[in-house]
Amino acid sequence: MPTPPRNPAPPRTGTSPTTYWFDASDPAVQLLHAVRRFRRADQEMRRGMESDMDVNATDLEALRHVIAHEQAGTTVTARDLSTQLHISTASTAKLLNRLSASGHVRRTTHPEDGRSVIVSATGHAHDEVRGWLAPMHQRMIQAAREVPEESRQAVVDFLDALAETLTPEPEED
Amino acid sequence: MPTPPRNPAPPRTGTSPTTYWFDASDPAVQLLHAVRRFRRADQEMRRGMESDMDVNATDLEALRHVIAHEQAGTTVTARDLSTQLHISTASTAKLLNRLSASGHVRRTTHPEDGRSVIVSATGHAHDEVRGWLAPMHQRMIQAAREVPEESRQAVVDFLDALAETLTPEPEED
DNA sequence: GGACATAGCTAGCCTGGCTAGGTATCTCGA
DNA sequence: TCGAGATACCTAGCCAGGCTAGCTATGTCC
Repeated sequence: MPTPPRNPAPPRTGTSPTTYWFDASDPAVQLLHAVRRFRRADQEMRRGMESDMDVNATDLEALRHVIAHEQAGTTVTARDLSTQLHISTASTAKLLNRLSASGHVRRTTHPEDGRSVIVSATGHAHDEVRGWLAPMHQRMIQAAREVPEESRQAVVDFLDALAETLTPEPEED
Repeated sequence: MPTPPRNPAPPRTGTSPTTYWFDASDPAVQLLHAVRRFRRADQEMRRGMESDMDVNATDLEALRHVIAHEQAGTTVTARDLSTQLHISTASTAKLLNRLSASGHVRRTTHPEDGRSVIVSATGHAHDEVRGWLAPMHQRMIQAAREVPEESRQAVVDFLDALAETLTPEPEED
């Protein structure tokens, strides 16, 4: 169970009628606004992808995992999926039923462990996902290339710092 | 209905057995990896917040909207919420039933439009959300401050470029 | 070879979306 | 001013996608 972050109750004291977490006069806030815009766009994109491919968010995520593994040359079992998606193995079975009914994945028994099922994406799934992701990645990489060389490290550091910031590190008290 | 991004079918031609969207030799890819780490952390954080506050993702999002509006000194109606959350007004009614049953929000009729309902957060909701977000924002701002001044603009530009990249701009053909 | 662990499955429940359809309020033109 | 329509919200009842419980089959270990 994740801990809420430190400082459980920050000083409400002089809370202005504006906001308690934004202060437009602070230049750092500009950065966070940009972060917010990015997150929102990200969410919208996922929504669009779901409705376009006509699968729900979890199924899509599963598909991405499967494909990513295939790209990396590794295999994924049903169990792997349930772990990565944070859903039960039962839900995973249902999910695989849906995805194989819709012709996105195939199940084959693991050659070395008869209990396991290896999940692989069909060509159709590859095409569909690639149709969305590949061009997007092209454009994202393009955006990344346009970051001036001397600022690249700063960007990476910032993003990693943010990620760190969001991660409720395992029970520290 | 959102359009999929351009290049519906990118050249599968020489697809290596590795990946089609990552090429570790490209320094720009480092940036995207950082982005990915951030997105994942963000997702995890939301999950933690949901389970800690014991409300589902949508309800939490609704709560954030309500509070944000209150902070900004504006009001939110049920309709506003359904629009912002992309759910039907019926689902919004149910959502408000849940959130008011759990003591997070209150409904009051709009003073100038008898049909409308103004949604406001209870002190409890404020405290709970602030308990999560405020310290997190503190730390995020801290992270933002640590971005060297000369790189700030680059970071903002990059994030906005990414956001742009993800946004399937309205029907261009 | 038998006890136990693990992978996956189905059955059946519950939550949180949805559509359909109702009431109350507001707006606008005759 | 009053009736037609639009709008905000609601409840009722459906459905999808989670969940737990409990099963079978396979693997592991003494």
